[in-house]
Amino acid sequence: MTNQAVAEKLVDGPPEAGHDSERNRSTMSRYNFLEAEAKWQAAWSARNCFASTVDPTRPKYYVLEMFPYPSGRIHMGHVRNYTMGDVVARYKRAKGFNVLHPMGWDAFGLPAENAARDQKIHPASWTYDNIANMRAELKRMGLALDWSKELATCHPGYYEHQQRIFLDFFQAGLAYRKEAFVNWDPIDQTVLANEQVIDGRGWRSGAPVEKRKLSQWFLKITDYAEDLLQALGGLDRWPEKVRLMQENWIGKSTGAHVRFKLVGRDDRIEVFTTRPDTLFGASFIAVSPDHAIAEEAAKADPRAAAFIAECRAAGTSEAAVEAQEKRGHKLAIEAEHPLMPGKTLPVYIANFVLIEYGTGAIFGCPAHDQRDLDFARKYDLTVTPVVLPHGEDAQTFAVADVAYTDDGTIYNSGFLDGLDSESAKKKAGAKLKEQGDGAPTTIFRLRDWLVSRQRYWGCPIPIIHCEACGPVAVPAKDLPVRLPDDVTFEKPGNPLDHHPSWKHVACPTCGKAARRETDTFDTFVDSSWYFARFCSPRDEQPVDRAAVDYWLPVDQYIGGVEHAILHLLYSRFFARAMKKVGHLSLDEPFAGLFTQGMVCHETYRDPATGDWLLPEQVERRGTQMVRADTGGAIETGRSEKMSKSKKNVVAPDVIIDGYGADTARWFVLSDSPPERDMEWTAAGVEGAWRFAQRLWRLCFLWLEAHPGIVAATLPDTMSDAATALRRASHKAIAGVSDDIEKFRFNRAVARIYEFANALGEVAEGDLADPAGLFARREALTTLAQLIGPMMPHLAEEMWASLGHRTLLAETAWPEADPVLIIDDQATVAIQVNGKLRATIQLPRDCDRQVAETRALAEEAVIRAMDGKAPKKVVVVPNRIVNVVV
RNA sequence: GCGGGCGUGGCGGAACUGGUAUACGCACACGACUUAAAAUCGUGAGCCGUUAGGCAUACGGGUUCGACUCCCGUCGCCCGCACCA
Repeated sequence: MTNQAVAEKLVDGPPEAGHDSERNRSTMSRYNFLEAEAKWQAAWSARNCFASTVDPTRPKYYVLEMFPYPSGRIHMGHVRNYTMGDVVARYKRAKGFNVLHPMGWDAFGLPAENAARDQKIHPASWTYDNIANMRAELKRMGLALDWSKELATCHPGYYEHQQRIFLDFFQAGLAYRKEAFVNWDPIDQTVLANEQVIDGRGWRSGAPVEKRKLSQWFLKITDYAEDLLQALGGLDRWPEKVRLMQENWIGKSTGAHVRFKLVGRDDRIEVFTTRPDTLFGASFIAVSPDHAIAEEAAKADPRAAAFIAECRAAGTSEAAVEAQEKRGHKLAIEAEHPLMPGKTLPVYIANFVLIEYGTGAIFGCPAHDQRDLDFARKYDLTVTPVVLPHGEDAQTFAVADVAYTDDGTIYNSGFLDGLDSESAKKKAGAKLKEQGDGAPTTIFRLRDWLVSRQRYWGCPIPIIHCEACGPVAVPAKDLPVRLPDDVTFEKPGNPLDHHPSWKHVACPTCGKAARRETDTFDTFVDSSWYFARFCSPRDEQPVDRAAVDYWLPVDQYIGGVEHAILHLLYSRFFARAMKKVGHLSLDEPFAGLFTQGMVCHETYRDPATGDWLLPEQVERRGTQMVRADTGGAIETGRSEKMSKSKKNVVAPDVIIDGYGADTARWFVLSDSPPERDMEWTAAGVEGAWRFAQRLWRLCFLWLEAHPGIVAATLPDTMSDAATALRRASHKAIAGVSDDIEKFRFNRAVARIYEFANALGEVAEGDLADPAGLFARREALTTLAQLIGPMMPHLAEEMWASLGHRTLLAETAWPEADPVLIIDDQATVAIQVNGKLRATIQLPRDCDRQVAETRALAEEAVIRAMDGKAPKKVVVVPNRIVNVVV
């Protein structure tokens, strides 16, 4: 069945829902979500409900979901993400906050160029068409977004300011050009930042990356390494997991640099170590195959060159690395031990030393490092223990195949003897510094951020290269540097570089012929500051200080955990760098972060062909899953993240056409906790749809049976029945509010079900007196308000049916009456020796003695006590009485 | 290997700060309405047992009047990082 056919079939109900004859016979019509949702979306739009302006007299709340890449269609992950954000936005607005909730497009990137190449569509028109389509899909979700602040990073009105910010960074020394080994992605034909290499492969293409030496632009994120690390401690509304991942990525290590003199030479080898306390146990020096010393050796020694080539060929990817044997090539160089006069150490090129960490060279201390030990055993090097574990005897302690890597007492180590590891580290560091052979140091794993990409569809780097003047900033009056439209994508490599004229310009400084930078920015640059641009998206400056000072930080940011390092770390850096050059006043852009789980679905496969099948190609016959077309058996696989490759996808627009936006929103919020993965099922959607219909029916039937509800006012006296209903309403308010505050949307959904169930139990003829009508009115009003953030269209429909002329979207959140959320009776569990024997009703906060007496009088309690006298009675007021015998 | 998370009915999950385990939903069964079905409404249900009761929150211990919750150990699953010196 095509999507269109499904949509037509589902226009007014779920599959195989009601027949027309039945609907005609019914006294009430079914809730028509298609009509209602369009109506209320138009009403919100006409009233401009969700537009936000700076207003320092009101408390602000900035809710942001990670903006989407305009691939063309929204997927269920978007639906889940944006629904959660929308619940928060609508709730906070109702709670009186001035809410900023914008939407935009992360619009640069390689897929547009691939589309250009494959379908002969210009990246710009491909992108803008996709945006138009996705915007329409998002609008149908009924999101409380301020569309007047929409932005797209591919628009010159956005990237112009990015170029300004970059030039500010350049001037402040935060951006620089450097020749370095870079990660080259042979498929995407561009370089990648360290963070974008996963298991030795490009994050997007999946191709094994190659090392190339190129001159590229970097941003000085390492200037902020310490601060980015320290400030994690203050991000108390971030998931612990994300903070840990960033901490590991930044990778701070304290230790020392040690510079070893080389026998008969003037230069030295510098190593980094976290264990200067083990220096006396050194038995060799090892350098990376990419180290300068290794390269030098390769020129003179073909065997060294061969070894290096072998190491590079082995690659650095995947589990193969783990199994890889420690191997080395001995050089004709000896190093002098700085703390042991006369002692020299052999120098090796070793396959396990990484050029990108520390200095690309180490000293080997086999007794106290497993890798060094493996290496030493292979090449028959000395193993001298210098750290004695607590409780071991110096005479008998020996290292065989397992290195001792913990702390202990230092021995065999000259002036360090007798010290504990910590003190020895300090003393060794101080001694090295005194001798000029090294110094205590702290290093970071974090590297500077490589932002050059050899691509067309990105923000041009606003630099002109001049033979005489070097790299020169494009003057402000010439910004933006626009992308040329007339480019071709047939040739591999960078289309901007291939363009016949674009790069040829005069040097702004000396006027001589010069060349434009043809690299564009990594698209993570675009997304590193969009949250700030949203505060004043049309301003002539990158940001309007008054606006960002009012709106930032983002109070609640919501997105996928896959951005835990890349995007979130870059954005934290950008905030600091933008502060340094005067655009912002704060360091941390996101005060609160929530990472939502993925949307999963079962997978289906045809065992005959091995092809994956779409959920709509499959149907259930009894307990068997079969192909809808042929009836052939299929294999049902485990539930996995929805993905095009496994075809376990359900398109949001089909669901919205068939069941409405409210149903889709309700379903993604129900059942699974938001931080966990959720399972998309047809039955679940239908359950949500049925509930929406049930709410509408409940409201309609009550109003039909009791027209007095609409005008009901608070009467002088309350009946018990009315008070009971009022309690249910106020408990629901208190519970749902608390759940939304704590991001427990699935619990809020469950509470609303319970509340609706309670209303459903009210008999038709009951509560027809003034008190009852008032309680009924309050209940329906409460129901509409509580579902408001989740099913906003149905909520408006109910709200209007209760006689309101205002929009629920502009109505304050209800307050729970504290008197009504506490019962005057408590159900108390009675235990004997911790086992439940009875439950009894007691007046709330009754005397302990009363509780005890009542408990001991219970028949089941007496039976369980078996004639024994109570040794002790534990009374927890309003909860439990435990009789210990 | 290092770091983190998780383990509760047939399924998704709830249970606040240690106080009635299994809320709520899905699926299921039965009943009502119907010529019939769908939709809707109602009822039931952790397991064993006729009842009394017993046993159950991955497994084994511990602390406590009382443990899904805290502590120790074991097993399993998931995620991140990884030759990081």
